[in-house]
Amino acid sequence: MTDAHAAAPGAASLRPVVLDAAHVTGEAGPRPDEDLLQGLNPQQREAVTYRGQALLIVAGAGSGKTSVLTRRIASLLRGREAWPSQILAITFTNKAAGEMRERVEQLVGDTARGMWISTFHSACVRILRREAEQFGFTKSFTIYDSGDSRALIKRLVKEHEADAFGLTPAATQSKISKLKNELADAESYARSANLNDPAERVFVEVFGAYQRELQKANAFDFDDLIAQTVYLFRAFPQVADVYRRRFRHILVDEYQDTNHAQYALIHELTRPPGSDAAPLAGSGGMMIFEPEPAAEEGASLTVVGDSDQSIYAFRGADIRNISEFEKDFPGAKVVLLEQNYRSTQNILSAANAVIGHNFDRKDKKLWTDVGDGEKIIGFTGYSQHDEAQFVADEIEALRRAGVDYSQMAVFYRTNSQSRALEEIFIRAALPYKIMGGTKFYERAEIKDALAYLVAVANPADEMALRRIINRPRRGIGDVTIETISRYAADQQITFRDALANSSALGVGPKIQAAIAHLDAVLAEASELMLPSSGELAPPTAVAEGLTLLLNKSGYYDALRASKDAQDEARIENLDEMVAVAREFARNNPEGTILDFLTEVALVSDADDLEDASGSVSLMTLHTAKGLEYDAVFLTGVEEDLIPHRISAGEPGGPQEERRLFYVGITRARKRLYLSLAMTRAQFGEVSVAMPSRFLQEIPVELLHWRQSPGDVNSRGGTQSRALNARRGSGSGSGSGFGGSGKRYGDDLVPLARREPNGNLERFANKIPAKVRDNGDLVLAPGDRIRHDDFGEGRVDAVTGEGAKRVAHVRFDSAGPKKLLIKIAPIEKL
DNA sequence: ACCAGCAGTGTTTTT
DNA sequence: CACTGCTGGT
Repeated sequence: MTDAHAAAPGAASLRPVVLDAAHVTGEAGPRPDEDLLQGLNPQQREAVTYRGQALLIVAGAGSGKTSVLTRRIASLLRGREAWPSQILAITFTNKAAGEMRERVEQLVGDTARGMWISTFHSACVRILRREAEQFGFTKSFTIYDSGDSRALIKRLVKEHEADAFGLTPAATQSKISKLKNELADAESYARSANLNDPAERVFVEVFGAYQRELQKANAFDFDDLIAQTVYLFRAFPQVADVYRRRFRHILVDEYQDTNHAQYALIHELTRPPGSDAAPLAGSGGMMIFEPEPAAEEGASLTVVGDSDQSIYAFRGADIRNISEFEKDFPGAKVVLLEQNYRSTQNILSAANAVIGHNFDRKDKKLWTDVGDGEKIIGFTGYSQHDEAQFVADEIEALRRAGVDYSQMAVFYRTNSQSRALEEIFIRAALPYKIMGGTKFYERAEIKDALAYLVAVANPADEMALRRIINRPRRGIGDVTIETISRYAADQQITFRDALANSSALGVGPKIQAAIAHLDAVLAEASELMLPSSGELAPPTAVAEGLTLLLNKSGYYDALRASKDAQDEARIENLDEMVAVAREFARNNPEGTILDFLTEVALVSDADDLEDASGSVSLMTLHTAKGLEYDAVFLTGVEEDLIPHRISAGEPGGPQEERRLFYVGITRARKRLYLSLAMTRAQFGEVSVAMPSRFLQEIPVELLHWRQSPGDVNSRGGTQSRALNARRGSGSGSGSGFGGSGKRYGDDLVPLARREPNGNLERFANKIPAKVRDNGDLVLAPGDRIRHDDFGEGRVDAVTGEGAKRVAHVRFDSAGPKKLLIKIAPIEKL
């Protein structure tokens, strides 16, 4: 993500490009595009070869859009229609960007170097770093993630006593975010707001204060990265022109999930250069070497998207961006990709049926010629753990049938659902990897470490300093912080500079020494990472600087001295952090501390640095977008979960939830499992769950219930309410499940037979909270054991080492299982 | 300044 | 349940 290779934008197009073999052969042989079109259907070919100002590729799920996009880029490069530096491709995640770059490189070789392929946010950071000085920031600005901005907003809400008007920090934050996505700022909002309402007045105040604080801290929040870039372009047309001249081909993936600010950014970039009102004649002093005459066109724009997969309305995505593309860009060409190369027809038919329930959409039907494939499997567990056990068993069965773990994924609506799955997977010794969730970078010790780095990289960032000033404990409390803050205000210096004057603060000698020491450590680290001599810091500077900060600040010592067992894990996490910095240095030899912090701030859930090879992937439905697996388990298919309770009341909510469900279904190549539980522990309480309305939208003949909601009901006793309650459109007598439960499941024997007298009490969320430890229990093949849930069984084999020893057990009634010996609830008989 | 313990509270998805 | 914020004691 560093900028090391890119030349200054104005000069970029003058840069020579090294020709590689592909260029040369392409020149002499048949049309350079020939091999790029290999294996493409006519629509895909059109999407690759069309040339014009605007192209919309409506790409259904699995229709090969990534392939089309990469080949389109490759064909532009090979045909010499564009230099790499003239291409800007926007993807949804950094990972997608990396993959796209790789695939283009496979097609054209190193020529791909100078292209910008990145997310909106990364691209904007690059632009802002170059241009920050134009409008009151410096290039060393830092990026506030949602946690940072929440902390800041919290402080401001308190200061302005805004909670008295019903403005919680969370509500304020989301309102500000929404406004920024609409390109509104405090002033413009104030103009349209009803200022007679005191709540509105105080909100405007907080909004304004928040923005001033960000500016003071030389920081942007996530939304600012986009919005401020748009402001920059509008306020400084000459700056915008630099980028308009540079980027001649702009491609945007996942266009259905762009918000207004991103839309505006694309609009600004695709306008013809020099088209803004009166350029500053002469004195403007722009150093554009302008070889070309004025009759320049705007960049050509290609967008790819599928309105059925729009799932980010909650963060401002505006479906109209794609549905009205043809109006926005008159003369735009539209290409439809409907043939699916991913899934079986059964899966696609289910997907089509579900999404067909959304009104107000252009009808579009995915189809394939690979055949029907397996039926979709349904399963209803008694509890979420029972459901998880089914998933685990089924994964093992697939594994035995030759499906690699890495080709299986488990999806859920909310992050909290991963818990139950994890608990069961650990016991079953199933290798899994959670994508996203509670992220590494959100752990307190990691945020502290980053705050130390920010304090060095961007001394204006007072938040970072406040965070670390008493970590580890130095005896600096609120009172002292206030003293420093007041001193800084009086002297008109920054908080950071105030630290350097510790003797003038008028605090006790102990505290003064502590402040002086912190100041010295920060200064030393700064000299290492940002040498005042102006020379480049060595690549290892970030890792070394971080180590230095953690050591000399006493952070490591404090953790080591602690008796808390968790602090040991924290040390390991910090070591991991240092390793990440080393890895970064290896990949970006010229990367600075700011590049590092930028990368860390912009990593997303789906990016996940390590690959998930050899393990099953667990993730939310949102994270699953754009991915595909041979086998997909969609869990928690219940009312109030999907569609989520909160969304039910929101306008457009249920429709978006349906799209989310649709996205989940269409990730599956060969096998799809839909599962739910009859009871779910919400928070503390166990409550009865009802099957999702979406299940009824799947034609009966596509879905085979291994255990239908009706089966579970008939055994669980007293729960009839759960099934008979039908809501609104539930005329569905012909749909997936009814009272009898007999209609399903008779023809096929369930894989894992559970204990005969199972009932709700028996299975309801019965995972004990305490972590069990069997210590050095030794098992050998032939041993008989008893398991709390599965009853008695015989050990077939033992694999693994130490704490990871796994027993392969054949239970008398529950069938074969793998168990992690150390923690399984078992005893030897 | 710091800590332990208690009460209250929210409870979706994320660059 | 899990996390935050507050209180009262040291």
